[in-house]
Amino acid sequence: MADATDRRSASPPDPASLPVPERLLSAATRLFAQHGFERTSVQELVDAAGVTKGAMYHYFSSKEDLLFAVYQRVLAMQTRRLEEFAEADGPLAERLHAAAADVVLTTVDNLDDTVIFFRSLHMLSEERRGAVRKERRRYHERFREMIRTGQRQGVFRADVPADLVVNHFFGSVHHLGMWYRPDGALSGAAIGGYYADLLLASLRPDPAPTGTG
Amino acid sequence: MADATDRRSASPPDPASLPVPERLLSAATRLFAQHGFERTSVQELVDAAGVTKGAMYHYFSSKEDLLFAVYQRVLAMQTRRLEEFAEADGPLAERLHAAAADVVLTTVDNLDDTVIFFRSLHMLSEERRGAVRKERRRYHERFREMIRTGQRQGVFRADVPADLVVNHFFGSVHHLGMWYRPDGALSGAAIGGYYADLLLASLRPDPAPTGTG
DNA sequence: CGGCACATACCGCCTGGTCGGTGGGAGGAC
DNA sequence: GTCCTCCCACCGACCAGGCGGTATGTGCCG
Repeated sequence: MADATDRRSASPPDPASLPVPERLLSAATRLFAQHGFERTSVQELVDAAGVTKGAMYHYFSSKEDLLFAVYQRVLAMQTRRLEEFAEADGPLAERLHAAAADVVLTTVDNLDDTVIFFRSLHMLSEERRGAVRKERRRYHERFREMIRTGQRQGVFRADVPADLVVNHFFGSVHHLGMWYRPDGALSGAAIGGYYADLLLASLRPDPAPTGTG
Repeated sequence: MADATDRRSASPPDPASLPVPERLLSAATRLFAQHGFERTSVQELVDAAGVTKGAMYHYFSSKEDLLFAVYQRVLAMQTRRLEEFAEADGPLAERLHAAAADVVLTTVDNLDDTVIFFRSLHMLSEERRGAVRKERRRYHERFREMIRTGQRQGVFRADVPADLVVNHFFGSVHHLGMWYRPDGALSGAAIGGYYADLLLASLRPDPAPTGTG
């Protein structure tokens, strides 16, 4: 379950051995995250991937199509990861903790993807944006169900909407792209641990409600 | 302190009574948030503001200059708000709670600004981006100091870095632009209350440390 | 009558996308 | 085995459009 991070050093010109679509995907991910979707010209992109425009338009119908492909890859990975944790054994609180920590870890291991995900959604067509949102929602709901279950069981406080907690948590995760640096003081795993702790702490049943209810 | 929300219905063609620079600022805020900076052409922008290109380039040196002006306005507002709360009287925990809730409220009342802030940072020149980051950091630090103080006083748990807590919190606030809708089930004030509760709950001294340390 | 606050026509550049071409490998005919 | 054929993956010069930005003109106010 910890072996999905090995495709990481394959960023530069790309070994030429990889198939063209993957090289494009990888170059696009890097450049879109670095300069933004609109600031990355198709020419730059294909140069970075070591292919030509012709090659790109052979596999992707447009620049936006390429962006969408990036989204699909991220979405697929996220979903797969969460499923694994949600369906594992053990006490709910531990599963949630593990899943939360893993989301953080996966996020910092694929920071480029995350940066693009939230920054460039509006560059997708209405239709595709809808598709992304839908998939993303399913993801949220999977997470939310874990929290709801805990609330019903009484192991989590129930005076705060599960939906809100999920949005709260993923907000902080999403924000990682704004401040996390691989060479910083905290490792991805450390941050994951803290974030999961924070989540669980904020869900601990409260003897003295401060809230607005 | 709750009266800064009145500039809200002045969005459409703009009463023509307002001075040109403000009309441009307001149109830019709306359009940049709606379609993104790159997708908004200067022509669209000036049309929406009810002025001409000539007028715009009379007050702003470039499209990016206009974006920067948007940032400056947001920054100024955020800073001013926080100062008020940080320097108020009362117990630390209460001040932090109030400040946190207010950040949320201010954010949802000015959602467009927030959306632009995090989505379009990379469209600014290196220099201006630096300026924005610097100001933003000062803002974070002001918040962090409240938490640190609480940690030293023992009213907040100290086994989690204050910096990380701040980033965690502001991440969730920033994310509001992704899901909050004015016509949704939760009001800005309600969300603010919850978020502040969540923050305080996650800072409550912990009898049984789960953490990674 | 000077100059500030705009108006408008215009420009060159750069971008995403296209389209006729091509080389080389698989495969059928003999 | 060899040749011819075909087609698929890819090439790259080219294009039209739209963009940000400019430059010159003009009316109005002090």
